[in-house]
Amino acid sequence: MENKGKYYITTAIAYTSGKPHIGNVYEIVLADAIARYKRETGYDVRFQTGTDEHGQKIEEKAKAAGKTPQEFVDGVAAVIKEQFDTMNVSYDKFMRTTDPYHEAQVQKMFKKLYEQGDIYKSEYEGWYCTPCESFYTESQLVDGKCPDCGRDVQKAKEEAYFFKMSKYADRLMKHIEENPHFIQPESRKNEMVNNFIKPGLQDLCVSRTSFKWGIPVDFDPKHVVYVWIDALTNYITGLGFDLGGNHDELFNHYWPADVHLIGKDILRFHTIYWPIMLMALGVELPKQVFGHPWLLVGEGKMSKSKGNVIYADELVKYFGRDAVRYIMLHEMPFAQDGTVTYELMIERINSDLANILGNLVNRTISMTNKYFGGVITNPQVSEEVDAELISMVQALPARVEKCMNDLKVQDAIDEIIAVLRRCNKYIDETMPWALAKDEAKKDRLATVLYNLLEGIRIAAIILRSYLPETAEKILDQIGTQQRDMDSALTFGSLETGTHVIAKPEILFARIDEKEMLEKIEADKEPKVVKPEGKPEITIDDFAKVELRVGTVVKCEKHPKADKLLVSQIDLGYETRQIVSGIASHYKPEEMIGKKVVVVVNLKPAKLRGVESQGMILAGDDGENLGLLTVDLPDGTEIH
RNA sequence: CGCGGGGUAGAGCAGUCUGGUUAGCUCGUCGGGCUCAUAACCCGGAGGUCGUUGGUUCAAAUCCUUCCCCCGCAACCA
Repeated sequence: MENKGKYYITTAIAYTSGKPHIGNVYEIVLADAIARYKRETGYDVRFQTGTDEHGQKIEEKAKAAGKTPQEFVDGVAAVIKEQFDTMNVSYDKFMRTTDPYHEAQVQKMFKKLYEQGDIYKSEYEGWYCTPCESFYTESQLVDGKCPDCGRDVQKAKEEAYFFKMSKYADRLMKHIEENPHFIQPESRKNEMVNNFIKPGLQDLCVSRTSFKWGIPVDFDPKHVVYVWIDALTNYITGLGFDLGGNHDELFNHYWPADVHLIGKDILRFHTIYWPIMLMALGVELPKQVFGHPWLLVGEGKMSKSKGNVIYADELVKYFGRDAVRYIMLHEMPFAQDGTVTYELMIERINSDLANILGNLVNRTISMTNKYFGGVITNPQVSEEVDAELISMVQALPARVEKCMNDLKVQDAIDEIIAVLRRCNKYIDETMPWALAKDEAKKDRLATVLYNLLEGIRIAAIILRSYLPETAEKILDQIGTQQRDMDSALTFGSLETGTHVIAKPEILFARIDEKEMLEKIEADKEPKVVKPEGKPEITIDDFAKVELRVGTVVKCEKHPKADKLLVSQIDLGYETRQIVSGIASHYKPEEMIGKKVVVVVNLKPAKLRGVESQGMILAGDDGENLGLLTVDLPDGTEIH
């Protein structure tokens, strides 16, 4: 393949708070398919992924785990990398934000932005609620009072650094208008422009003093750099960007990025904050930001509490690596979330991979063995029916190219499958088994098989970007050395005189849906997810909580919130009004008469304007919710 | 009137921006064919008031409008 120039693709960096689920890994596999395809078609590709390792949440999690933050992120980063490797992801660089070079550059960038006036020190001006120890903006206040507890708030200030976003808004808007493909898909672009840029950009808070686990602001060590400048810059520091201008070769060669592949949820940071940062630093902007949709499993979003989290390595165990890649790459619509279920996965694997692809390879090779002792020949006895097959195979590379240029990976794969279907149809049209019965048609039979093998060879080469292992297996089974993309452009490149494999290996075995679902279900049973846990407390801590039995005597919907119920609870010695977020699970009339457990000495608070004098205990896993009820007289204390 | 996405055959989707031949595709289903192959493959059929109302037009799934429903986000989850 001719050299088409460089191609730099990145994914978002994964947050090192825990093991990434299949939705997180999807992005990396998608990027991998694109990266592989670009390499195959002659680009000099650089593919970077990695981890985002700072922040308050990690500081807290490390503490809870009894580790230093660095130990903690080292562990999680390894787990993340393992997930990516399990999916056969061909990244060139795994970038970590705790990398010393990155940290040093971030400090320099922060300083430069400060010195040139784009970052200024100010106060996080807001309203402070002393009992809650929290800051609120004007708009967060409820009736001018603390939205948490309803008390008066004082105007207060917390020191922080801010980035002047508004200064660059016009330039950004111009860039977006002049580069219609900068934000993809289109629908997201409108969202960004209408929701954030047009109403006016607010200055961005870029430092924190409330936690320590981050890159220190070197000229003001009380502060650490908050996520934006730290995380986003990985795309350039990973290439050896140097603020002093002494860049690594990599940066000079590969920047600007051809595409940042990210989840739709962080599009705002990549299409507004990141370009503005680059403008301020005088660095060229990336060519495109693509916000991909989410991969969902069953109903709703994946979450640990719902117990519907699926991990890539588990799926690979059940279905095999390439089958899982296939699902990820093929079941996702371009601009809409894709929903995946086990049933759907099994259906796809059976239909596309086992029946159409695997069986085609198997039957073709079997016939070559059966009729010609495995030797590929082509006496070129063509008939009219061949033309359609051949032209379709010949058109495949260009059709796939078109899809891939738009990052429509699913459509690209569909093109390949369509060719494989056509091959199956060709077998029916030509009926090789009938030809085999007539010695005079032996040469015709050989040409038929040649056309089939050639169609399979070309399809396999193109398939290699998506299913690398399977593609190689197919080419091995055919016994061809003609494996590069160039050879896929010419129908007839398959060598004659060579042997196909004597006994074709099954590429994808059909899956018995019932059996597999039972197996998955059985594996689930013993797996009770260990809760993350909270720090140890003493008996004295626990004794501070006063729990008592009470009866719900009255209950109605909160007038201003659809998830809240307002209950009157009789504790025997007094009646309390309590607001609870249980409206989606209990109707007001169901509540009446229930004997519940109440936290009596909880500080009263206002919820959407209604006073709540305590809390009703309930179990909640994010999906199911159940009240704790107990059959004891009202007012009984619980220990 | 918080922001946004969606409602097209039993299921999952494409088509909508740039109105125009019998509204496509995959799975499932029913019938047929074939036996090289992994009970696979190939052909055919059934199944749709394109959420609802009104409008623009020679022509609307597609453009404008009314209303309904679903899903994210935001707010509220003592």
